[in-house]
Amino acid sequence: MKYHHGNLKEELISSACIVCEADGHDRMSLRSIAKEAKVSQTAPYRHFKTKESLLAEVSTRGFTELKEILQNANAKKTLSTRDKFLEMGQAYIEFGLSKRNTYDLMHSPVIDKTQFPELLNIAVGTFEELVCVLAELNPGISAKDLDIKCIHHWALVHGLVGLLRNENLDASEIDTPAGNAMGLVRSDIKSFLISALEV
Amino acid sequence: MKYHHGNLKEELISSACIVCEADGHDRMSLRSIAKEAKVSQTAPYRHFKTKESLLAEVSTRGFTELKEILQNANAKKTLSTRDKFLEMGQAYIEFGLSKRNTYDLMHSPVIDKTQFPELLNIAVGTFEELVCVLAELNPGISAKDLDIKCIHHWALVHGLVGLLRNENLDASEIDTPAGNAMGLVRSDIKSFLISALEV
DNA sequence: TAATCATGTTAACAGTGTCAACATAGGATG
DNA sequence: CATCCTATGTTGACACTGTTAACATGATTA
Repeated sequence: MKYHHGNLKEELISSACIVCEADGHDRMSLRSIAKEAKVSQTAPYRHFKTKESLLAEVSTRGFTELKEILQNANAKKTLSTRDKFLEMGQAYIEFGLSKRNTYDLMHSPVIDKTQFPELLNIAVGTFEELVCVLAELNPGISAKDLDIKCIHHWALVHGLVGLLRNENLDASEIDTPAGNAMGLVRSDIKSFLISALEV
Repeated sequence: MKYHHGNLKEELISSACIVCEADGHDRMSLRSIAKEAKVSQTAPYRHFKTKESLLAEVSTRGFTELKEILQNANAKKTLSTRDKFLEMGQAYIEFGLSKRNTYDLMHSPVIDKTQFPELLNIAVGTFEELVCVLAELNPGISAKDLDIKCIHHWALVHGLVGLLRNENLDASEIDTPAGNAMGLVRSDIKSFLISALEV
């Protein structure tokens, strides 16, 4: 048994990503992921100043993945700009629904992004992805109007993820108007985006 | 010193509301609010099965307050329906920004709303507030289209709160396009709503 | 008056993040 | 090659957490 692990930092991060998505960041303990790496409880402290900074790494990877997904959607050359835009919206929402807990962490206030420049950077960079396609979609638009349009559309998909993720309204056993409408939207996200975004 | 407190449940809840908004629900401990009520650490367990169920009460009060705020906006008889609608949107956003931590709790996955019927009920009821004004604003609209419109508009304001609350984009020291646009929107929420909602 | 029961307390458990002190080994330096 | 330094690991401890079990109190009610 080697005393030095050799690749502990990387293993802790990827372990944390898995545990975080599986159990949620608030149920993830430093000790449990240290044990999973077959290392002592305090070993992580050689690589991360606090638990928060490990979570910041997890969040960073989440944004990295999301950004790549958006880039991929935007890179489909066979599609029109409008369709690429819709594809991005759908991809964003699907990420939010499938990587539930990671998405949660990425938007959770437990991490103060201003203290993690790399994280803040990629989070902002993800937004820029949207700016690109919207600029292409609205030639000649003023910078101000473009920014506002971005916020509008981002807020819409981000908010929709929040609503669709929210147990209070999609509890399918409960037959409320809101729940029914939510199911409708969820079953055909693209149609909803087309009608809501009016593009 | 009386052995029986007399009004402990109520005091614990209101204490929890204050601490939750001040420090955030994840930094709030049962023990600390028990101490604040000058009662033993385990006294809360006579009134709440778990910490989560105390937080559910806090969340319920948050939704109650939010619903009242929306109702008040909708009850301003001097306003046109359109203006009442805008007023509600602005009121929602302002609640999300001013009661930051409470708003967080209300949408946090730490509380499984399906296990707290009263909470689930008022959460759904808050949504219905929006349904009312949108129905008035769109006479003759089909039920399905009305529901979809509701989700659209709710997602927008909910998403906007998330973005405006998010430190990654409004860190004013950091001069990014996204940050600038966010400041723009924040400084004039109503204008943004008018342009985004196209009403 | 006596019994019941809601409501309080104390003691304890396992689990948490974190820190200080110590151990090891591999690379740099003489 | 021998020696020291430093990065990386371990052990032990602290204060804190949610939660439970066992016991105490006192107001309501039979």
